[in-house]
Amino acid sequence: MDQDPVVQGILKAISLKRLRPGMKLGEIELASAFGTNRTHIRQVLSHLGSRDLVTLIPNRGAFVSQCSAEEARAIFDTRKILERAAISAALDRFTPEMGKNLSRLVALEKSHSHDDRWDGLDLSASFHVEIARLSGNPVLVKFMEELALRTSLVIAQYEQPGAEDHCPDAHPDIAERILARDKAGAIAIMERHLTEMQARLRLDGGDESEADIAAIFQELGIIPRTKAGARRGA
Amino acid sequence: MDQDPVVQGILKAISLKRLRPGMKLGEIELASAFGTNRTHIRQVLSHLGSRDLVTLIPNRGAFVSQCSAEEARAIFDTRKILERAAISAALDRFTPEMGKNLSRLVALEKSHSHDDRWDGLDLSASFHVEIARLSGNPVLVKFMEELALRTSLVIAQYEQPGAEDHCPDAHPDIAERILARDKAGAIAIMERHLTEMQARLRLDGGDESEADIAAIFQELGIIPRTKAGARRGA
DNA sequence: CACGGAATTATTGTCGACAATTTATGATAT
DNA sequence: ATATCATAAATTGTCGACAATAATTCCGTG
Repeated sequence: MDQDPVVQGILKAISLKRLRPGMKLGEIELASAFGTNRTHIRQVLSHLGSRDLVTLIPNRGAFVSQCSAEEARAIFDTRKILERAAISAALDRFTPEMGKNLSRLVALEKSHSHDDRWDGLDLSASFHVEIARLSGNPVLVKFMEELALRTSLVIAQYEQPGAEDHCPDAHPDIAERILARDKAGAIAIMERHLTEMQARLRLDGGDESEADIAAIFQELGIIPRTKAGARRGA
Repeated sequence: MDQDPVVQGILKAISLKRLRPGMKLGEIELASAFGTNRTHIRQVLSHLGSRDLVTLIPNRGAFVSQCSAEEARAIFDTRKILERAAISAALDRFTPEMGKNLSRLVALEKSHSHDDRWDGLDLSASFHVEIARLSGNPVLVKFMEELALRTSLVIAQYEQPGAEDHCPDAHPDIAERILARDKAGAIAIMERHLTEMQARLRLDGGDESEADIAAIFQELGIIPRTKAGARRGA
């Protein structure tokens, strides 16, 4: 199911922030877009829903997940927990050839850093998932994949207008520390990297304007929507 | 979807080890058992499949997940990572009334320890999930719930014939250390607890008998099944 | 008697149609 | 002009039927 082209397509769109939080994912629309039937789309949405990447509201449909600032912080906290552990485990069983993919990803990132649009996967997320993979723990890999995708959504939802999305090259430093088998150093840089990513967001303002309060209840289907279409997007 | 009665039923059956790894979950059988239609069952199985609680094999159906010894170790390793972090976070924001549920669960466990059969949820798993909940991190809670369920499957699959399933009351000790705000102590006991749980299993023997090797490929649908029904169960 | 292959049976996968609910539109009254 | 209510359109939810695939059974052959 994870290799399903529709799932891959939606995941990529989330990675690349083309699908923004709150967007409606109509079944008919998706079915015609991917040239398949509604049953298939329904399975895909259910699958993505169980990963909290889309939110399924009964009788209302599927929406790209929006999460509260509290939950966004939880995602970052959990990433720190998992990535610390991943680096630690990876360096306990490290062999030089294991770092090959890591170096390759760093090089790829550098070569693509000048392009504005990518045709492939989100390389930044791949880097973090690759570290989880080096730990040799498949459960960690799966959780990391989920969190990386949810992080893309959080960034899309909470990024500040002016802030750059990409941090100034923390990945090469992390990779270097890992290749040097410097566990404490790698963990420290990684943690700072995640903290900086989080700092670029505006998760702090508890002041959700009144209109947004109304929107929240609208999203939950408690209050009927007055007139405007989906809050953002299609 | 998580509150769906069919999902709850299957989850409870997994918790209580009535559904054993490898069992076939026929759609028609489930539909008639729960008095619903096949479409609904299909959604449920897809949902459980994306949590790795059941394994979906195309054109073959759904089976209660069996995992390799390596993956079982990964589940325990990841639990240690998450529970360490959960205890740490919980004690950083601890208030006395937060421990109420914890104490209640310990008391419940003690009162039910004499009964052989439970009518409710798996209390042992609830204890661990409750600690995750104390951390205030909903992502941690969700991951913990998934791992607790998968641990039930691992235990059912790998438990030694003679070994008792229930460890000698580590939970009260852990709860006590948490209520005493002894972070290091709580973590140490928890880690030992998980290590002991793992030690009661036979994850070590790399000697999967020839018959089991064949069974593995059969489960994967590579080799057609000769005659016998599902390896275990219905 | 064992082995291999074809027909039968059972189960899963797919599709389309209909029902239920929600959303949008338009009319009417204040 | 705004608000409220009824009607119409669109979308989701549900169900049953048919096609495709896998498993079993049965039969023939060596």
